[in-house]
Amino acid sequence: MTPFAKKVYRVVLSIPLGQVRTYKWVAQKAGRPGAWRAVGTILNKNPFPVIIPCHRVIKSNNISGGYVFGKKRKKELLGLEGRIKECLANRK
DNA sequence: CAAACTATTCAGC
DNA sequence: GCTGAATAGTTTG
Repeated sequence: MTPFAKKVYRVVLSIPLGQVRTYKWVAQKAGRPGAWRAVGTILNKNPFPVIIPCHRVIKSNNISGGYVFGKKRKKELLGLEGRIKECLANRK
């Protein structure tokens, strides 16, 4: 567990539901604007992949990067989150 | 401490 | 749109 990793986790966990951010964005928020490479590495080897919404972290252009469940599932999750968000906003 | 690896991003064609 | 190269931190020896 490295300090930078902690920041990254914090940032990733701070991503609102239905929102997707890029590795670059996370890295910037983590304090290392040019360390998106490391962000991916950390998330890949992160000690708790389950508590980390890695599916909200994507490469760019809505293209999901990698995930334990598989990139395909992750992509679906992105769309699902969008629906969830609508559901929450529309849960009148 | 150094080398290798990586879930990426940018630039060129 | 695809391929190649660069960057920055983690991990392992």
